Amino acid sequence: MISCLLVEDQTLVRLGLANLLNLSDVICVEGQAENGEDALNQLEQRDFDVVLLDMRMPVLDGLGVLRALQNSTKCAPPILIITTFEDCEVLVSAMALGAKGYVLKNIELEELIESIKQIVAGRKVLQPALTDYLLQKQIAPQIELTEKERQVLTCLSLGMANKTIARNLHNSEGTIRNHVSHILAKLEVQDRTQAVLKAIELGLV
Amino acid sequence: MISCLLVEDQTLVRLGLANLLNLSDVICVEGQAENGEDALNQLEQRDFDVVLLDMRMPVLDGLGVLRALQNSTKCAPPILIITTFEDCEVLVSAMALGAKGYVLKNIELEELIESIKQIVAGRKVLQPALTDYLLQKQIAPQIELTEKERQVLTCLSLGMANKTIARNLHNSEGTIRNHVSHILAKLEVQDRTQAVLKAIELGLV
DNA sequence: CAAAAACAGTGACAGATGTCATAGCGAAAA
DNA sequence: TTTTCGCTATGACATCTGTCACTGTTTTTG
Repeated sequence: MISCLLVEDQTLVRLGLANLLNLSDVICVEGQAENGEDALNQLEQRDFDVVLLDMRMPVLDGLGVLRALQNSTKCAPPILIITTFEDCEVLVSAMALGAKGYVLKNIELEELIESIKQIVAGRKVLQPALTDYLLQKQIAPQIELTEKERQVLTCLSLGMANKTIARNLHNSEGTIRNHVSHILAKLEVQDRTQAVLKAIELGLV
Repeated sequence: MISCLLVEDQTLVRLGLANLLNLSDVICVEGQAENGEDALNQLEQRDFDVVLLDMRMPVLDGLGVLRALQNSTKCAPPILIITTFEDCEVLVSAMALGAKGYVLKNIELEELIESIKQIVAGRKVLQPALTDYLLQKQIAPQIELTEKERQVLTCLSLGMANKTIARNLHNSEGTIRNHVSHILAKLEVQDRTQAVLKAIELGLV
């Protein structure tokens, strides 16, 4: 039996998932935590074979737990991140902080159990859907904006007109127009509205 | 026993929650659906005492289900929305579309079961946390857009130019300009970029 | 040092955007 | 029935927006 610590803030999801896993004949949820601090405490008190860790949590989130464990002297069990797609921007950070696997909550139960086994066996796990996501991010050329352009883009995403931006950044309107023009080119869009949307999408603002 | 249809796209959460509810001695999850269409099919085939409905789903989301049921001739069972805080902008829409209750996924199991009983008994249920949220929103004046304006706003938030919108909606550019003008007035902003930002903020798109 | 890049600026231009007045049509509400 | 509202449309207008070419200064970098 694989002993497992389940860290998840939503009570319903946690209890439900714990039950499901316990129904299997290989995994036993022997600890539950509803936030990061709670999880760290339990990890100090006893050993687990694996930790199932949610990302978005109050008090101390998933990344916080990973950071704490990296700085700890104790040898922590392997960690499988299990979270929603919305939180997958932190995928890279999480893996860099030593997580051994990353799966989405819409995974099938069998797949999850298989993933846990893989993790315990020392392998790494990434859902296919996520490798695609990673590739996309890699391909999407990282936009190289200059400091000034970033400032102007921020103003754009606050809905400012060129005149207003000029006043704010102490430049002539013409200069701002030039900066905007460069931003549009770099983001490969046709106008400021599209620029703002793309900036939001790429998390540039 | 209360017979219940559980509609939730994330397999883990759905199976887990179904198990939990079945462990209680009052609720029996007799149907599961992983999206809105699936749910509507099951509702046609047999009756349930109550529907637990997630909001964010592929294919057909929670609001879509509510809309479909309103336009249906059949008398649908009472519906309890159960979703995450991030999706609670649709609270008002959901209740307006006939949902009988709205709770967040971080609710305690006992509370959830109590809520379901209340719903089945014909009462309405709103988590305390949500009434606060409602009050906040009430203060923010609700924006009344016409159908056409909503369409145009959607186009705006996709970054389209007036000319493009005109082509898309089969109107003259002048007409679109008029609509845009009205939208700006109603949203109390000065240009399309601000309109898009406000629309996103208010969850209008 | 020399090239490259970021920054600031100007002037001119085309086209996009938003406002306003006005008007016709059809459906819904009073 | 009259009125109101939503939708469509046009023309005129002022302003905003984005592009381009060209000129500088300063800082970074090879």
